[in-house]
Amino acid sequence: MKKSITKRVTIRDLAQKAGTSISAASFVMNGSWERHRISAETAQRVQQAAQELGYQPSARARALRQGRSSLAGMIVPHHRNRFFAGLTEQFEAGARARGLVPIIGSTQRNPSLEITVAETLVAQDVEILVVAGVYDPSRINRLCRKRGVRCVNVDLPGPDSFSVVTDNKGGAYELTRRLLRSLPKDATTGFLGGASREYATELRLEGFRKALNEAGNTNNPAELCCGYAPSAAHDALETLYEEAGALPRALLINSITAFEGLATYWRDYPSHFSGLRVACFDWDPFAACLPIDTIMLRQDVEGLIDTCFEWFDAGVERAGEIVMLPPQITIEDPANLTSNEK
Amino acid sequence: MKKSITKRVTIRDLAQKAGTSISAASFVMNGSWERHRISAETAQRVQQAAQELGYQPSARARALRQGRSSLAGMIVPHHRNRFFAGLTEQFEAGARARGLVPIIGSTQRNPSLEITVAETLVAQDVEILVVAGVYDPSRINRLCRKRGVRCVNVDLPGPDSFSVVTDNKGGAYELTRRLLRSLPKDATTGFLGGASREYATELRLEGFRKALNEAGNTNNPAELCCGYAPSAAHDALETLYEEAGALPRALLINSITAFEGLATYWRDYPSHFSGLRVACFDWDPFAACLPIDTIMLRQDVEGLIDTCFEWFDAGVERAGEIVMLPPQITIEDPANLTSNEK
DNA sequence: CTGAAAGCGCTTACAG
DNA sequence: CTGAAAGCGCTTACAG
Repeated sequence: MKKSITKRVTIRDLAQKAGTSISAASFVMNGSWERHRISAETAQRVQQAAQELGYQPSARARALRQGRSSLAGMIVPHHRNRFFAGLTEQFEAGARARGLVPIIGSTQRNPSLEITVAETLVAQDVEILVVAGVYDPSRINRLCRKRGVRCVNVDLPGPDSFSVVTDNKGGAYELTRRLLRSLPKDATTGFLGGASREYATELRLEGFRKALNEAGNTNNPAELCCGYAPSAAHDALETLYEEAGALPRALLINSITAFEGLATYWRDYPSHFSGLRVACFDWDPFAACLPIDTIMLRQDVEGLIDTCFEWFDAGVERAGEIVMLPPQITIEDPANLTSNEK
Repeated sequence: MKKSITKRVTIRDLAQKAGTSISAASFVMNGSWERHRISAETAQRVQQAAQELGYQPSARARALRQGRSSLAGMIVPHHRNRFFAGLTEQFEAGARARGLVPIIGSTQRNPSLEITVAETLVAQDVEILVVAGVYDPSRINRLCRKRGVRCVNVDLPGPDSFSVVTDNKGGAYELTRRLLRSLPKDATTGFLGGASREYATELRLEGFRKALNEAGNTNNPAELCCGYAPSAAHDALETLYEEAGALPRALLINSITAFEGLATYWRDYPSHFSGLRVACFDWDPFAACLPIDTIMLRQDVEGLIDTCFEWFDAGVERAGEIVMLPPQITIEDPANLTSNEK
C-alpha cells in the first residue's frame, strides 16, 4: 500500500495516458521510434502525453537496466584555487560533452575522506574516475580495478593506472631560468612550499637546482618545504628573514597556496621585498596583480583533463604509463587570462 | 592493449560464496542482521566473503528499490571564486554528514545550461536541490515541484521555493558607511558591477544609496552595473576616468569578479587610486593583500548552506519564504588599519 | 508496426 | 532463524 504524497510518474502512466504499449512509449522517449517503425501519429501522442504529465525517465532505472550509469566521477582536494577549479570545470564540460553526468568529490587532503569519497563514487558505478591531488592514488586505483571502474590519475601519477601530469621539472627549470635573468650570478635563492619526498615537489626541486647549476650559481639555496598551508609559508619566510637577515634575491614558490602565505608576508613587510624576484608554480588573477616582481606559470588545465577523456574514449588501459604535459603559458600579463570570467 | 572484462560481483555471488540466502547476505551487508536474528556465525561468513570478493552493493539498485536516491544536488555558476567555492564545500560536508552523495553542477551563468543541468540532476532523483546564482530560479523550482524534488534557493530568492539569502541591503549599507568615514561629506562615490534590475544588485544599490543619504552626501553617485566580467569592470573604470577626469573617492564593488577588473585596472594605473577608498561585497585572500585601501565583506557561506539543510531536515516546505542572513565578517586590510580604527 | 515478458541488482514483507 | 518471491522503473530481444 503506497501512500506517498507526490507519486512518481512512470513510463506506465505515460503509456496509459497515450494509449500505447510501454515499449512504444519507451522507444519514443529515447528517440529510437523511427527505427522501431512506430507511427508518427503514435509518437506524437506519446510526446504530448509526456509534456502534459511532466514525465521524465528515471536515470537510475535506465542505468540499472542498461548496465551503465552515465556518471563520471572526479576527486580533488578542494575548489579554493584556480588550478583545481579549472580542472573541475574542464572535467564537467568534458563529461557533459559525452553525455555523462559529472560527480565531483572533494577531500580536503584528508586521506580517510579520500577513500570514503572514492568508495561512494564507485558505488554509484561511475564509468570513469579522475583522481587529482590525493594522498595515495594507488589505493584508489586498486579499488577501481577491483570494481571494473576505469580510473586515471591527474597531477600525481601512480603505477596502477594511466596518469597525466604537468612537466614539473621542466616547468620549474624554465621558471628558475627566467627568475635568474638579470640577477648577479651568485644571487641568493630559495624554494618555498610543498612537501619533500612528494612527487611534484621533488621534481620541481630538481628543475630548480638544474637551472641554478647551469647558471653557475654556487650559493646554497634555501629549500623550505613547509607544506601547502599559507600560514606555514608565511612563518617560513619570517624565520628565514630572521636567520639570514634578508630574504633571498630569487624565490621559487611551489603552489599558489604557499604564494598566499607570501602575499600576507609581503603585506606585513613590503620593504623586505625590494630587489627580490619571485616565480610561482601556479597562477591566480589577484596574485598576478600584486606589486611584487612575479612570474607565474599556468598548468595546462584543459590539456590535462582532455587527455584523460581521450584515454577514456580510446578504451585502452595503458596502466602505469605517464603522459607529461608542458605548462601552457608563462604569465606576465594576466589580463588575457580572465576572459572566460563571467 | 587489453580490456579486462570484469564481471560485476552481485549479492547473488556473495550469498553463493558465503553459502547463505540472498536475503541473509543483504541483511548482513546493511547492518540489520541482528534485528533479523541472523546468527553471528553466518554474518561472519558473509563479511568474510564480501571482503574476499571485494563486494560493494550497487547504490543505484538499492536506490531504485528503496525509492530514495541518497543523492543531493547543487547548482552554481562556477567554482572560480571563494564565495561559490565556499558554498560548494560546505554543501559537500553537509550532504556527507547526512549520508547523501553530493552532486554539484556548474552552469557558467548560461541559462540554457542551467535548465539542462537541473534536468539531469532531477533525472538522478536527487533528494534535495540547492540552487545558487542561476538566472531564473523559478523555472527550476517548478521543475522540481513537478517531480517531487525538494528545492531551495540560495543567494537569489524565488517565489516558488524556500530561499536563504545574505542581507544584501544591510551589508551594502554597512560597507558604504565605513567607506565614507573620514571622507569629506560630498566626496564623489561610485558603485561598480552586477546587473541593474537584478535582485542582489538592486538591494545593494539601495543600501549604498541609503548610506549616502544618511551621510548627507548629495553628489550623484556613478552607478556602473556593467555585469560580472572582470574585463567589463576594468573598461567601465577606464571610461569613467576618461569622462570625469578622475575616479570617485569612494567605490563600492559589487562582487569579487568585478573587483578582479578593478585589480587589473589598478595594476595599469596605480596613480589613479591615490586617496581612493574601496569596499567590496565579497572576499578573496589575495585581493585582501593588494595595497589598495579596501574593506571586504564575507558572506556567511556556512550559515547559508546550513540553513538549507536545516530546512531540508525539518521537512516543512515554506515555499516563498525568505531567510536573510547578515554578512558574517567584515575584513579590513590590516595594512591600512593603522590610520583608521582598531 | 505493437505488445508481453524477462531481467538489471537490490530490499523486504511474508511464509515456513 | 532462513528462503522464495515480488517489485522498484526502466530497456530490448522476441513473438505476433
